Amino acid sequence: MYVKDKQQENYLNDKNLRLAMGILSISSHFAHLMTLALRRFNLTLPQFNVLRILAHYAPLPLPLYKITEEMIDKNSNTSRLIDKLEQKQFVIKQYSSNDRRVVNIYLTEIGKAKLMEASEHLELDFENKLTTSEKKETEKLLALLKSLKGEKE
Amino acid sequence: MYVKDKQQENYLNDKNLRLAMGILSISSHFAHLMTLALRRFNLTLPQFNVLRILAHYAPLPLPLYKITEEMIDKNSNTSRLIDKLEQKQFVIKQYSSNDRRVVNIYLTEIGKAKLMEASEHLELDFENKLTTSEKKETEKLLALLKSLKGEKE
DNA sequence: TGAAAAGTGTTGTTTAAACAACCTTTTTTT
DNA sequence: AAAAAAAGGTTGTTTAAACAACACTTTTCA
Repeated sequence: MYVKDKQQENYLNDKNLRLAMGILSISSHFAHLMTLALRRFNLTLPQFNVLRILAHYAPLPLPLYKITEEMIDKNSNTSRLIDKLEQKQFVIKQYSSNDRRVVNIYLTEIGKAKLMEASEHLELDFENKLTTSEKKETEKLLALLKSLKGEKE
Repeated sequence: MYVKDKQQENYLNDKNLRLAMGILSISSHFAHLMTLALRRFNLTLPQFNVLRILAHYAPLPLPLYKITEEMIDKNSNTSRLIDKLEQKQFVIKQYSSNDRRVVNIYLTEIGKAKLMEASEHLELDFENKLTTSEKKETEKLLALLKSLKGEKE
């Protein structure tokens, strides 16, 4: 009975929950900073994410479903997001002839230039906004994140 | 010139950017897990977050603007979110007589019960889905997150 | 081979996030 | 004390996220 009461009192002190909420909180903080910084480049955060993914494989294209797999938010609608990027001439859609279900997405030179421009600006932004000690923690944190997600590399 | 080229090649290897994207990625992962788990309790993640905030001060109420300050996503519309919670009878709105601009939000017993129920379920969920080694990293990660955000406590 | 299953994208719809504009009340300033 | 500024909430609007349903293509397998 005493134990039960203790559990009830502890429902707010749960370590895992606090971890999750803490991650969500700092993530929201970063996302907001980045969203503001990307605005001047006419890019949203998911769009920036997709350009990074494409640049990682360029000059090879990437089928749309592969982009979805690598995206931060897998539930968002990749089709419409890609259409937006195509309107801005940052990518080109090309339907595959081998497998007619597949659409290959190419990063254009315009898109690559925009990505580089935005990346450099974001880098400077982080340099200015993160303290030295915070930057020291960066590497450790990134390793932790990967182990948490069970990623390879 | 060589240096310049090197910088250009490195725009994808930026440590800070990779950190930020990594945080965003795992955060999205957690948010998705939590959203699914909370669904059976008829709660969204922001709503759950608000109930936690209120519980932290209960039985005292919290003015709406204080809730906004503590919320993960400060840009979301706290008014409408609170209205949803009131519809579900998880909170009560009471306009202050001291300062007639202020609305005080009380957590109801129903709301507290729902929060405890959901919290316990989420805790079990994390216990099941996180490996032992992942849980070990939990504490370190949370400490890092706090230092990154410059939080006290 | 032909039916069923799985893979890949697109489209439609509902809901909420993001942002701005606004209203009311309180505080500050002069 | 009146005007201006700030604080606190609400409401409106645009956009995107979330989810489901669908259409088409390829693969599987009986």
